[in-house]
Amino acid sequence: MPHPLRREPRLVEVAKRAGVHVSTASRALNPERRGLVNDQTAARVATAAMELGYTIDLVARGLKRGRSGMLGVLVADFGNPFVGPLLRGIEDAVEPTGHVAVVVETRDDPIRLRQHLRSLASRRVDGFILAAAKDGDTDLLRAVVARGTPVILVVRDLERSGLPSVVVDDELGGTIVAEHLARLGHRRVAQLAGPDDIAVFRRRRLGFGKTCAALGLSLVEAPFRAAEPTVAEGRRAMTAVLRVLDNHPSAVYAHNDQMAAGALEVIAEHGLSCPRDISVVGFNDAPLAGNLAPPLTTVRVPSEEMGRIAGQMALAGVEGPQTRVRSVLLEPELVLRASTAAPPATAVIGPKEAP
Amino acid sequence: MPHPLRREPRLVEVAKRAGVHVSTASRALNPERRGLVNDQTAARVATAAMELGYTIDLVARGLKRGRSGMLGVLVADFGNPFVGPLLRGIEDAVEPTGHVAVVVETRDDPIRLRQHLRSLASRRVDGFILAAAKDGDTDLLRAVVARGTPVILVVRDLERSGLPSVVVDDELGGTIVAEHLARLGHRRVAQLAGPDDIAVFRRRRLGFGKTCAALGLSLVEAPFRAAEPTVAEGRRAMTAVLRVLDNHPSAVYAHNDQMAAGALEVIAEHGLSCPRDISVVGFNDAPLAGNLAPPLTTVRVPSEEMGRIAGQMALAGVEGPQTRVRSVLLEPELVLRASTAAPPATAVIGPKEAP
DNA sequence: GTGAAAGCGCTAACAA
DNA sequence: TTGTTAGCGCTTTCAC
Repeated sequence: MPHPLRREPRLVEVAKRAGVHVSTASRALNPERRGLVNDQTAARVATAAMELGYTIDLVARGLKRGRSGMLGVLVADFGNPFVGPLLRGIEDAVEPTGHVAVVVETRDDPIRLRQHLRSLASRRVDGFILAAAKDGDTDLLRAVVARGTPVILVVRDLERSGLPSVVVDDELGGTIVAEHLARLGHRRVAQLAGPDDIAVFRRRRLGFGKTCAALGLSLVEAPFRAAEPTVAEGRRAMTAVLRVLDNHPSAVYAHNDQMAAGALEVIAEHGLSCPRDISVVGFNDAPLAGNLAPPLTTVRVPSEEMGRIAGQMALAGVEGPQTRVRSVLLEPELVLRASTAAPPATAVIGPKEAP
Repeated sequence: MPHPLRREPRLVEVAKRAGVHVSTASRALNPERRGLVNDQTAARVATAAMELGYTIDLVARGLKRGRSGMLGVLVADFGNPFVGPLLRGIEDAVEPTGHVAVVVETRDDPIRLRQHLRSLASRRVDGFILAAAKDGDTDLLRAVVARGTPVILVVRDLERSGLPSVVVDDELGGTIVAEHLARLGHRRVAQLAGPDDIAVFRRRRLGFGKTCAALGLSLVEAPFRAAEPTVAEGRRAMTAVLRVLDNHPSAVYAHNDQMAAGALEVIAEHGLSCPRDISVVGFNDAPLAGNLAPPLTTVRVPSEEMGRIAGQMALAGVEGPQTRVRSVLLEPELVLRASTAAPPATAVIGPKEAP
């Protein structure tokens, strides 16, 4: 007797009170099958349910139907401000069907990912939305899919995995940042790179690198890559950039807003001013990015929309496992704010527009 | 046949392969009851489970045991940056027992709260952690508790509800803000108040108001209270403060960091400078509060710790419904950063320290 | 130490 | 239109 207080009414009791069989009560209370039952009867059942304060036991229904009505959502870092909008988007999409999200945090740890996948699979979630994929995860996830549970990747995809994803064109994101800096007249730039075993960061890096090369910007490589895309690691990387390089770059491109925030701190602490001495660009346009000191120029990633799409895809995967769910690629967009400007002591000598 | 692909092995199959009865297999696989079974047998079962890739069906177990192993977590706004740390704290606390959090967003809408409570109750969550309580909610929540499901309030409590809570001493928070501003020499101050049907904001307001009175600060009331504690509402309130009052206050106390961020935006847009022309104080010390323009002086609320405590309390409520879980009151702490300074054109004439 | 049997609360053929 | 009957996959007395 685990719950001495609990005395939830059961369907049988509702049925009894309405003077019908349980199965009839079941039908009457299920919108889909309500048509199969006499209106009078249905009304009586509804009343009885009302009076008793009946709430259906979704656990029991889940066991019977083989569907739990739950989606497993895995994020890398609860502290990342884009997580909020993402969750909202997911909830928006799945709420109408009565699904709920079970949310867990991997902390970018493969062990935790594995454990959480197992735990959620044991709970028989109907599908997974993974916002925390890293390179080595493909096989593990394929195994999950093979067992019949759809997996949707969001924010971070997995190259050549064939797993459906909702991501932004990160390489293009890197490109537009480089173009923006070039246009402002910067010639020496650096990037604070995220972990390289995450495709998204690789692409942000490559897009930037290629475009710098194409536009003749000299790209000063930081001595290492961030272990995690956090404020602390942004600080560490920026410190290295300023320390090692006597002749520091005039602009820095951080692979997300948190790292950018860390960079801004370090710049200020070194008595430098952004954007006067160094320009900074972020990625994500997370909440409050526009309120940083100074307001951050960044690449907008439509997190809420991505969550919504991922939610819909997951539901589609649940409804029709046969249907191939197709990946979605969204366009990033540069949000111009105050953290970027022309480099110091330099006329703007970027590529001239046609006259 | 809802899941054509799915072919999860069942416990019976494990049992068969190990040459034992299901009940034995059940015992062998359950850490608690493993002692009741022969070591040899247990090993055989474990091996069989391994080979088959067996994962227990927690839905079935939940139905049988009357415990789902899930906690319902309700937050007001996924966009609020303190939500991340809170969720992390909760997960930290409940993960060791194998519990997971089902997270939903109320958007401070009583209807949504009610629906979510029902939906989660139907899923038979073992307890609720509510970080979104508003004044009218007491009866609804008492009803939930009466049905046998523990409810823990976190961040926002409910006065005279008797419901266990984990909150910070918000009134004291308001007090220390007022003291800080007085010490800097401010004489005319204003506050950007959160919704008054949330006890937490009421206390932040009262503590501030009382202390202003005691210290002789004149408190300029804003013409209205924010409908929600968001950046947008912070903007609206700050705009009103600047517009209506020709002789604007030299310091503003916002009831959370998001409203403070909105206020900072408006101040800058009006060509004023913080803290030179106006000081601003926030509340929460959410992630990135220290990276705003300028870095925000704010009242620290230990969100992650609160989440952890709330998680523990919820588990305690689940284990022993008879045990009275006691509320926890934490101390807030002022975090001094760059958004507060002495008022303009005024010598610092605050209360002198003893020589 | 292990097996047999009942049942958690619901749904879904199948009958009537 | 409604009732009967079997379970979904697991746990748990109760015997042996």
